[in-house]
Amino acid sequence: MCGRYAQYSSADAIADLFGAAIEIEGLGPRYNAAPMQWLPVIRQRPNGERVLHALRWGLLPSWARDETIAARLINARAETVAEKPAFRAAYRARRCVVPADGFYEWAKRPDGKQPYFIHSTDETILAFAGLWERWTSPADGEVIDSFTIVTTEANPAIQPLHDRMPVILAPDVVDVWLDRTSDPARLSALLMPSPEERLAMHPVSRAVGNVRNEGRELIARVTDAE
DNA sequence: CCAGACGTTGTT
DNA sequence: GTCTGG
DNA sequence: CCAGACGTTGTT
DNA sequence: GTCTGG
Repeated sequence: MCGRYAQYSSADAIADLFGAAIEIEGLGPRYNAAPMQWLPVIRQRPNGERVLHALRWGLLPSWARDETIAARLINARAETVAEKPAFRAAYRARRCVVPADGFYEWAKRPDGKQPYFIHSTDETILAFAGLWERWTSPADGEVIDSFTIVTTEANPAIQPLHDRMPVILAPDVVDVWLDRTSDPARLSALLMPSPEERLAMHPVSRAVGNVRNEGRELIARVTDAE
């Protein structure tokens, strides 16, 4: 699954890679990006223009009565995303890319949970497959754009840690994912586990468990169970 | 017809 | 919003 | 994902 | 144990 990630590449680097205009302010490096936070996402307008915006992690379906459901919709299963009421509309028309430099998974140990940082072997920015939605509060009219990260089964390298992982789009399929006219059959073919050779992992400090902690030291290798 | 759900994870 | 259950 | 809260009353 | 907040 994907419940915590890092995003420390600059807005310029992300914009260059995805051909997006920057419409986000105060974007700093994040080593502990958590649900319910405002994080950078790439969306594509119908005219093909791409924009880097801040959206809140945790999908709020348009019909939600209040915001409490968002914390539970931080991931969408690739196997069912086309059918589930909470996700299907966004899957059809509001796909997005979540730029990331890596993500965390927690391995269960007798003495607690050991977090691992999983990142690309070639230091390139990862493109998580995302969905976004616009919600208007029935109570006060507040408008919130939010997103969720699509997950698939873990590849063999990650399987020992966890049986799910985020869908990581290969650079050459980002166009298909962001094009809202793409054929459904073509889309579902993209929702596959990332090749093992694209990712590497190492154990990191348990400090990443607390969302209040932030900083480069959170992705540093530690000896296991440190 | 209206009422109520709509999701993921992991664990048992 | 849209589907399922009653 | 993990961390932290989890309740009511009345009174100040 | 289960839900909410980040």
